[in-house]
Amino acid sequence: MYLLKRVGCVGSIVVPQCTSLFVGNFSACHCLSSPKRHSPYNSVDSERYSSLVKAVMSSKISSQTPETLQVEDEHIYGPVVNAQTPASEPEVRVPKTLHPFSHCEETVETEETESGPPARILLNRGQGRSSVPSVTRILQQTLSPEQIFYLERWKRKMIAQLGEEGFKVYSQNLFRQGKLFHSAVEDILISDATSIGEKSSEKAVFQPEVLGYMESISHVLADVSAVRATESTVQHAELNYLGIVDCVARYRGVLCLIDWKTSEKPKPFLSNTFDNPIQVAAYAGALNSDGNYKYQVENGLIVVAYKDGSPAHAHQLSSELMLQYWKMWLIRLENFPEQRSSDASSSFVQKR
DNA sequence: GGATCCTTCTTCTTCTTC
Repeated sequence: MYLLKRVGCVGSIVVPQCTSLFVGNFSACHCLSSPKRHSPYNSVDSERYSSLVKAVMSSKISSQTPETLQVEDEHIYGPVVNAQTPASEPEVRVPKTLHPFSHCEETVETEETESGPPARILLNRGQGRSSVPSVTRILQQTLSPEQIFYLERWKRKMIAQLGEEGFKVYSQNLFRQGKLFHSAVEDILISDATSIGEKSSEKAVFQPEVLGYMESISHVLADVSAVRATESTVQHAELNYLGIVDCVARYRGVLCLIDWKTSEKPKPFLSNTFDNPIQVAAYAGALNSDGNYKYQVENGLIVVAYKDGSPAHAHQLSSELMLQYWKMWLIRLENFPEQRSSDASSSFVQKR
């Protein structure tokens, strides 16, 4: 079953190309088909699917720009060597300033910081932080046009199904479940860091709405130890942003910045988690430069929990992956509109 | 007490044939 799904994924790469060819050469395709054989396309309600055709024509075909082809070519064949025309080189998306992800010289390990209760630094907006944007805000305001398109399309579809008010209730419910889940996880993590796995199986302490989610992550919690922080504020000392990390703990012995997520749809691959890895890298980078934390965290973990109790997907982010997502975060940070006008950005977004 | 903030989620394709 799993393999079949994977084959389906491979097919998805081929199908859009076939579709675009088909759309562009409808009559030719039709003529080539056997006249005795009834084509299923004859019965297609072309008016109904006009928006789909439009979407295919506008997004799928136009996405094959020279820039994306170049990226693909570089991925397959390696970077271009001996380029003769630097003036016409396509713009490559790299951060203008490569700020370090971790500060090795400040690393202090480890026994001392692992003892004692987890840190929980509360967000205090009153102390000169009101102008500091958050990770969530920056990510939301720097979504790609494609992301905005799919999100808006999804929202339109949901409103068509549920109505404006129904959609509002549905969204509020999603947020509420996410919040309840987070606080339940936090309760376990701070109640007794030495028996997290056992605590997670004590179903009576959970609200009914989060029972499934907690069952879903029980196998992950069994591998979590040495909790150092929960729901704690981090602020980057130089890059002018802040956020609240879900958890810093050891997962299978490796110190990780952990992000707990709830999801209605299965997310078996890291690529299903959209901007979550960038969010984790952003938090880790902030923590590593934040003087309140006397250690460095270079690995990440995204745990996607399911309401029906099916096993959560735990996506580990190695330090190498974290570095890649950190670079993507730096680009998002550069593109954040408010960043340009802030004082801190003047040194950050500088020309080389 | 009210206002504001951070976070909580949401996207990525869907159907036919043997």
